[in-house]
Amino acid sequence: MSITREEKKEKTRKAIIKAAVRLFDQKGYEKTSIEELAREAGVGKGTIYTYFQTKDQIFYAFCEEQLEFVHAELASKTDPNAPIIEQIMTVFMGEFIHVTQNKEFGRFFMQQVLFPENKDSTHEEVDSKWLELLFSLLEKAQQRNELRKDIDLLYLAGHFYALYILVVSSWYTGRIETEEVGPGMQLLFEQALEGLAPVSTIKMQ
Amino acid sequence: MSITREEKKEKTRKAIIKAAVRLFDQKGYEKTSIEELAREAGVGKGTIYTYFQTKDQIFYAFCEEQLEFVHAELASKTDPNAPIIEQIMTVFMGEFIHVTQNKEFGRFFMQQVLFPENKDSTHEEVDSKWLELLFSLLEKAQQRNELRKDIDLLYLAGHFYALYILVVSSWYTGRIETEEVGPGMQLLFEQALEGLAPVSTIKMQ
DNA sequence: TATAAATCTCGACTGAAGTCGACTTTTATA
DNA sequence: TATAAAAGTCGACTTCAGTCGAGATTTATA
Repeated sequence: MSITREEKKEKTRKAIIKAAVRLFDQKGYEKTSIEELAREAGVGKGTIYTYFQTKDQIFYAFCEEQLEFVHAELASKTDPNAPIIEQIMTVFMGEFIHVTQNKEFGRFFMQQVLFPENKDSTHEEVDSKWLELLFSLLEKAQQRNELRKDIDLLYLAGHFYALYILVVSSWYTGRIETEEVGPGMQLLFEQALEGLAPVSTIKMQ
Repeated sequence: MSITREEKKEKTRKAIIKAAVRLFDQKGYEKTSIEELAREAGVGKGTIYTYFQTKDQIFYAFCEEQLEFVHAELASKTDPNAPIIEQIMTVFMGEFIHVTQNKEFGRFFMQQVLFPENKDSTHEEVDSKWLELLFSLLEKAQQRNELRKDIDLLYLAGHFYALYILVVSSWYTGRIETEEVGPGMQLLFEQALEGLAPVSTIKMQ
């Protein structure tokens, strides 16, 4: 039964995350101490550190689990025949709503995804699934001639992702209110599609 | 002499920042303890906390000072008659080089500017000066008909800023190398100007 | 100049993150 | 099943960020 050990580890890991979710939700991330978390999870303090390198990583692990679920859900929700801007709005607004569900965690998540502290980034797997979804939407839109074919998929995704980051950041810094997020994002996406240069210089009047 | 006290406070503040720069540079941010920093600055540990709320804020204060200087320099460097893309490249590449001078600090700076932890953001002043510079460049480009006039300046700035953030993040996550930063940014800016939608759907063939 | 009020300085103290090595449990081997 | 090695568990311990209130210094008022 070489599986027993593995199973047990996975169970302990889950127990820690579960306890973390409960406590973080109840009293906030800062106010929850590792000792308390260990007690709640039914393990010793040291054990926590064989599963997670830092306190941060515990919530980060939870975020990832959640997002993996969210991404899967979003993939099924988007209508592959709708205009690309509509599909992208669905995906990014879904992402936004889940990431900012808990403001504190969302902030930490964005900070870590964009400017990670540790090299051995554990989150690449989640990222790549996310990109796959985005790529498939964009690729189909390219085929439908809704998007330029001479721009690399990675770059196309980059443009939309960049604007998404900007909007989330604007929300976190208080430059925009919650109800402005949707309209603001939509407008930015539309402008990105049309281009920032005036019609007269490239297009016919 | 009601100025004596003020002057002294300013001197102490500078001394702390100076000591911080020396120590952070020498042994890194994490490895430098506040007690050590206090010793180096010639003040008590508690005194540090009358000048800065947290350890983070100390380096953040330093970053701001540096950037204020950099922005002033960049403003004089950009040629107001050059194509807008050239001017914007100068500004953002200048910013990038300075922000990433010290990788650790740049990461922290970006994290805090985009997703700040404390509400009473002290950095709004620096931000606004930075935006002023960008705005004036973009406005002149609008007048020269290099940029659409129907897009709000704030949005125009947003598009370029968003792409800048994306590039910096890509560098921090290791998705692009240092030498790819310039060309990548340039390409993204060009694409943003032209638009992501194909010529045929909006523009004349 | 004398005194009170306001402000600033300090380091001992508190609380919590993360370490460490002794101890326990599981697995591999005979 | 007996034994050694490997893997996992634990909480006392160390270290450090941040607090606090007692004492020092400066300013305001008479």
